[in-house]
This record gives sequence, structure tokens and C-alpha cells, in this order.
Amino acid sequence: MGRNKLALKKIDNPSRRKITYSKRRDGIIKKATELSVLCDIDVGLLIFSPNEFFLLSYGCSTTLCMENKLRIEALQEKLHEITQKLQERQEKMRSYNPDVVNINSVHDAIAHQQFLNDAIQNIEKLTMEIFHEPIDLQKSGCFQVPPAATRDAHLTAEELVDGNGNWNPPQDDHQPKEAHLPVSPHLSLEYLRTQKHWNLQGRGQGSA
Amino acid sequence: MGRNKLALKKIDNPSRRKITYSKRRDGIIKKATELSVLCDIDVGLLIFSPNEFFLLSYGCSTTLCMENKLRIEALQEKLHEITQKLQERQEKMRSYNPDVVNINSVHDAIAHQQFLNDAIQNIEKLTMEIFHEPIDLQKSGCFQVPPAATRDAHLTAEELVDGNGNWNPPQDDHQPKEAHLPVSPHLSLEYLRTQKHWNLQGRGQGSA
DNA sequence: AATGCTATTATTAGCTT
DNA sequence: GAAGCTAATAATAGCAT
Repeated sequence: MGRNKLALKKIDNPSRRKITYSKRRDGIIKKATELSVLCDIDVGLLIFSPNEFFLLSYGCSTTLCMENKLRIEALQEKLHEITQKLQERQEKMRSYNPDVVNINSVHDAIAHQQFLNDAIQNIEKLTMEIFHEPIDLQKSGCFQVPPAATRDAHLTAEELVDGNGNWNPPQDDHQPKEAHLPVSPHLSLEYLRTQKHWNLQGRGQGSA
Repeated sequence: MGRNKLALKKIDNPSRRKITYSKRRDGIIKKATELSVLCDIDVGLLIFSPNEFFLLSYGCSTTLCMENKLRIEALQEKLHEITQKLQERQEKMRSYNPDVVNINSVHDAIAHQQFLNDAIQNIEKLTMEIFHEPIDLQKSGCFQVPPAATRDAHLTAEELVDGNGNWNPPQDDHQPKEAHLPVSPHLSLEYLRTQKHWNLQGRGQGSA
């Protein structure tokens, strides 16, 4: 085309190449536009030159491209956000189930203590609420829980705390032997109700 | 071009439109190929006709398109995975912080009791381990903890547990006023060590 | 380097098969 | 409808500015 035909290979002369680029770029854009209009179709054209990025689109091709870009950005943002949430949760879980081996600094120990305190407070709050506002087990369509049904369960209150040897058994009648619950490791709700509340009780045996 | 010029508007005759489409499509593909080769650049061309989808790409444009698609898929998979993890964590957290209002069945109550039991066991296990195997703070590259340095910290052991009104302060000398730790809300590990262990202590006031 | 010119080649509209 | 032909238009290489 033009004064003479040129071989279909990279134009070595950078100056001539750039000129050809400009002319043919405009040409192909015109062609793409015409094709799109004449034939009523969507045409997308992407041209990456070292110095410019051209993107032409009639219809969904750019939309597609842009949507993809936006989708990726949105997904990455969401992923980032949710990953942070997960890490927070994991950190919290780690504090509920701390491994002493991993406590290597005062900072770690403090953090875990804080969480343990929170956990204990939650447990106390719950038992208080259970005591003051007992749940009506009869109402909820479930089997009835016999009073003090813990002794024969896999893990009784006594076993739980005996491990530390410091459980003070409640003073009243919560130890009849009948165990009717089919469920395993548990404390019965009824039993919990007999305990007004639990408390942390430090027993100073100073070593410092 | 050709025998006569045609207006730049949609070709109404579908047959003629299709013919024009075929010819011009091939033409623009040739042009794109030439531009890419002659000028040594990446060119992408997307043509959406009602009956075919054409995608030409020299260099990164398709790569880009395909990569985007793959990236989207990978991101979505990751997001799905991590969302499930988060939900699991949230479920577990809910069990640690149960809301009595939501306990409407024996099944719920048992599940929560199970989690509370686990939490209690963890707390006891931790404190036992801390007591029996004190962490060597000097070894781990941390600053030295002065004995009983808790009183002036933002949140002392007393404040923490006073909220429940049931902390028994240790009997001996752990309350000098010197506070050397720069860290805030904390209990000192040294202080913990003076407490042989914590125990749950039920105070039977049976109402059942 | 960018713009315009134009000789020359490339594309293609309408036609034919 | 598809393939090929060709007159006619469109694009553009090289040159000049």
C-alpha cells in the first residue's frame, strides 16, 4: 500500500515504525468503528504500544474488560477484609485455647489472661442468667431433664474439677445417682441452676 | 470502497450485512495482525457477532483477558473457602459467648454447656501449667518483669476481677507501688505465679 | 516529531456464478 | 447462501514541509 509494498515484519527504523504505527492505528480504529456500526455488533480493540495504551470498545467487550477489572478489585478488597476478620477470630480462638508452650513473653501472657478473664466473666454471666431466668425445658418440645443428672455422664462436674483437686461440692442434695441423659460430656442445666454463681478465687501462696 | 460508498450506519438488509461482516471482519483481523507485526506491539481484537465470537490477540491482551478470568476464578474460590472458615469461627465464638435469650431447647443448652466446659478446662489447664511450669521470662529475650508490677497498670488484677466482686487478694507482699512495665492492660505473670491456681467454686444456694 | 500530499497498493461493494 | 470477480473507494508509504 502506498508508494511501495512493505514486508510483513517488524519495521527496524524506529522513526518509520512510529509513523506507521500512528497511521495504521488510526486506520484500524476507523475500521473497527465502521465494522461495529455497519454490522451492529460489539467490537473491542486493545492496542498496547510502548508509549500508549489504547482501548476501543463498542458494546460489551470493554464493558466486559472493565467489569472484570472492577470485579477483581472488589473481590480482592472483600478477600482482604474477610481475611482480616478471620485472623481476628483465629487470634481470639487462640486466646480461648491457649497453648502454654507458645506463651513466650509477658505480652502474650497478659493477652491470654485478659481473654481467660473475659471467658470466665461470660461463664458467670451465663450461669447467673440461667439461674435468675430458668429456661422452661418442658415448653420447648424436648425431653425432660431430670434434676442433677450429671454423675454418670462421661464427664461429671466432679471429674472436671477433681483434676485440679479443688472443687467444693455444693452443700445440698444434687448427687442422686440417677443419670438419664443420653448425651455425653456435659453438665446438666439443672445442676448449674443449683450453683448461684461461680467465682474466681485466688489463694495467695506468695512466692515472689 | 468498492463499487459505491455506503453510509456509516447499520446495514438494514441482513444478507448484505452478513456479507459485509465477513469481509470486513477478515480485513480488520488482517490489519490488526499487520499492525502487531510491523510495529512490534500487542494488539487485541474482540468481535462479538450474533453467531460467533472472535478473539484475536497478539501478546498480552488475551493473556490479560485470560489471566483476569483465571484470577477471578481463583479469587472467588479463595473467598468462598475463607468465608466458610469465618462462619465456622463465628459459630464457635457464639458458643463461647452464648446469649441465654437464644437458648430455647435442651439441645442448645447442652451444646453451650459443652463449650463452657471446654473453656473452663482450658482455663484450668493453663493455670495449672503456668503454676507447675513457670515460663522463664529472663530467657526469652524479654525485659525483666519486676515482681508484682500490676497495681499501677491501667487494668490491674484487682480491677479486672473486682468487676465480679470476688477476687481474694493474695496474703503476702505483692503490692509494692513500683510499676515498671510500659505495657498497658495486663496482669503480671509474676503475680499469677503467686497464685497457686484458680478454681471454680460453686456456692450451693440450691433453689431447685 | 508532527502534518499534509499523493502515488500506489489494499480493501471491498456489488455483481456473478 | 457461499465463493470469486472487479470496479471503485480507502488506506497509507514515502516524501515534503
